Amino acid sequence: MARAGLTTERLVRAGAELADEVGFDQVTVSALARRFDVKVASLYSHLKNSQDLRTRIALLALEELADRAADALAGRAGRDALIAFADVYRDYAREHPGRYAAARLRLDPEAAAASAGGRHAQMTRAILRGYDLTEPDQTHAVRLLGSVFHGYVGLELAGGFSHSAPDPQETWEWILDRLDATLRDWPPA
Amino acid sequence: MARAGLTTERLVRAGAELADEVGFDQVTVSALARRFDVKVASLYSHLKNSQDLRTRIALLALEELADRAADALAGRAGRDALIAFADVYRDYAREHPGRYAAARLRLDPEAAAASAGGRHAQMTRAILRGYDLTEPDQTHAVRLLGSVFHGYVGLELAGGFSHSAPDPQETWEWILDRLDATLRDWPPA
DNA sequence: GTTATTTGCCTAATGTGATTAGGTAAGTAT
DNA sequence: ATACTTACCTAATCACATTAGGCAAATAAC
Repeated sequence: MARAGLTTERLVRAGAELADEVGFDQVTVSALARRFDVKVASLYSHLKNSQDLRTRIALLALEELADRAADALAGRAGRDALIAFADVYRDYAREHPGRYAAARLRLDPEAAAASAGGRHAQMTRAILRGYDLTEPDQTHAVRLLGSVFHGYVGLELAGGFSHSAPDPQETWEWILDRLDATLRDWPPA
Repeated sequence: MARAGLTTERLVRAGAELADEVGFDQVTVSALARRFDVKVASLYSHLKNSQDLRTRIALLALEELADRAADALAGRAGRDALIAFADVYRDYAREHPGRYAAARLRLDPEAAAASAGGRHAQMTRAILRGYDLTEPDQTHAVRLLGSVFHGYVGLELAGGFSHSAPDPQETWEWILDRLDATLRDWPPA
């Protein structure tokens, strides 16, 4: 019988697509095998186990997200950079909900170290260079940005803002405007 | 053989404890049966299915959270109310991580309608009465509070702030201070 | 207080997903 | 053409979810 041409790369990529289609928690070794029309056991030559698959999808998502963010930040500073960066997260989550959920997976220390997590942190600090914050305020601000972005995106994705006015897009802009003002207006009046 | 005295109530309560001990996604009908030393099938007289169990735990958590929040808000207004309310969420999540995760479960419309979700929304609006916001700003602010609380708590719970200075408690206070200032300073200078 | 009825928990069976051991044939090297 | 490697397979085991149908314990009827 003809070979399917499985590789870890292709499996992870297909897993990411599957996640976007049916949800990250529905990503299963069996479903992936079905998609490639091979038997489940065949995947274990390319993946250590189910957890390995999920981790790899998370790493892929974090890379993609970091790449997009780096693109968005190029040539921007201050408020523009803040908004562009924030939009990258929100847009990515809406285009790729499964991958985004994967990116929120709690990684074990080794995986976390090998992930694009560091790039995300670096970029967040780069944005804050456009504001006059010194330590420890800068770290507080990094955490604030992370909280607002992940919090808002999580709620919007979970449907928390559906069926209610005003439009979530308006709220998003309002929040980013207030965030920018908070960081710019330093030290507080 | 003696009966175990199972009821839906007791099962859900034990399920919530189990969630806090091993994580909400490890809450399984089988694990629950083990805890009561009965056979798995026995639980199906009291629970529709696994999803039903999870939903009931989520509803319990939302109720507990709303009760705590209502207590905290009694006799407080403005900045005090904001901080007390925020602390309820954060403390609950740290004391009961499994229940908190359950509370973040996406509920189907019927369950959502029967949940304490409405009370949470009402209380958030009540806090904002201490600030001079009119629509649509008030709704934007409701969403901002939700985003920051859930975002921060989620990151802290996921270990995002471990191993790094400054102390998360400091950041939390810093964020709430900035949040209060943003809402108080209206319309923005 | 015995009989009848409800009902709580059980056994048994089926289906799905995860995982491992060991086989066979397709591709590659000699 | 032969030997070797390796990609995918069969088969088996284990855990969780779920349903059908049985028996005994609690409760109600008389």
